Amino acid sequence: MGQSAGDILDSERVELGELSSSLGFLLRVAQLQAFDAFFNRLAPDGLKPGEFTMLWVVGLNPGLRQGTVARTLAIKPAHMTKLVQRMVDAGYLLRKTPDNDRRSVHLSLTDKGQEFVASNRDAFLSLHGDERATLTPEEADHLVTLLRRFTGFED
Amino acid sequence: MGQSAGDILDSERVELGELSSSLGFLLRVAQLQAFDAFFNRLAPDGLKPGEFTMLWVVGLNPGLRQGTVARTLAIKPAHMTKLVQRMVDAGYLLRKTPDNDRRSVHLSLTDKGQEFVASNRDAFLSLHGDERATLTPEEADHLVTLLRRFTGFED
DNA sequence: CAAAAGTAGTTTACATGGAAACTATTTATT
DNA sequence: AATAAATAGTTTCCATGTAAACTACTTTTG
Repeated sequence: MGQSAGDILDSERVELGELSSSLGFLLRVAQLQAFDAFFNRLAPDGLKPGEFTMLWVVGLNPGLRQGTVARTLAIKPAHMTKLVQRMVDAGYLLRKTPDNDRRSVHLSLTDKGQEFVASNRDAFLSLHGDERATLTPEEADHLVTLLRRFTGFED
Repeated sequence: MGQSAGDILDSERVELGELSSSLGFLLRVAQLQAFDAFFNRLAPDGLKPGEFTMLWVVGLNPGLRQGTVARTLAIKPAHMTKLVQRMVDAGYLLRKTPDNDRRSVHLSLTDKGQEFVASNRDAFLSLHGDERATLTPEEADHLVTLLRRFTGFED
């Protein structure tokens, strides 16, 4: 039949149907909200989530191979290359090609990089504190637990 | 001190520290995984998540204003314009400018659009079923509930 | 060991999504 | 009514991220 255009209503009450319990949809929106909160707070300090996360992991695992970091953080190799270049240019990261496998690149933080991570650590991790008061602390914890299981980041 | 580059280990056992309970990080990874699952299953049918979601909502709310759809789905206006154009070109969507406010655009599905949504509905929503067996059905439900609260998509 | 296959990372060329400035229209102010 | 402010959507231009082809090196295989 194809209800001809303009049956109307724009009463702001938008019907979502089963979409509102679609995991894919909810994850996308939740991620956008979390990033917004993150950005509004931290972009002023020139802190980008992806960059900081990468530096953080390298800081905890000095000498790790570039590709391993990429796989762990679900960053594609092509993107990783650019990320690493920017962080090297910024003076935060060191690349080193080991003699035993000269295809690979091992990453570590410079002194400046270590300072950067140390001094922004609290600001960065505060996101997980909560930000939005829509969840109680217990619910937030539970959400983290379920997401860890879902993503396979369990210990 | 700046441990000089290459102190170490590439033993695949990557230390994440507090990152592994950071909501922002987990949401990003979860969303990537969900989209991957989605794509691998549905891209063959030319079904993109954002496009289908938009058509779905217009189908449930014929005549809705373009901007309202965008706000509801957290799509930025600039992006919405392109999405709508593609769906109009594909023959799924109708734009109509009402006389009472000629700035706005009301959206509705064409017959072809309705067929498209109807015939792909199950495939699309099956994502929420689970896909990954890492969560039990109860856990998946619980995750959905928490995400709905987090995002503000509660009834 | 030479050829073939595999692995690590880079490059290029493109797709996706967004911020800011712009056009058109409507509503508020004087 | 005339100007100013607000709103809806579009355009342009840029940032982010990716797939596919490529280079360099290493491992396997006959």
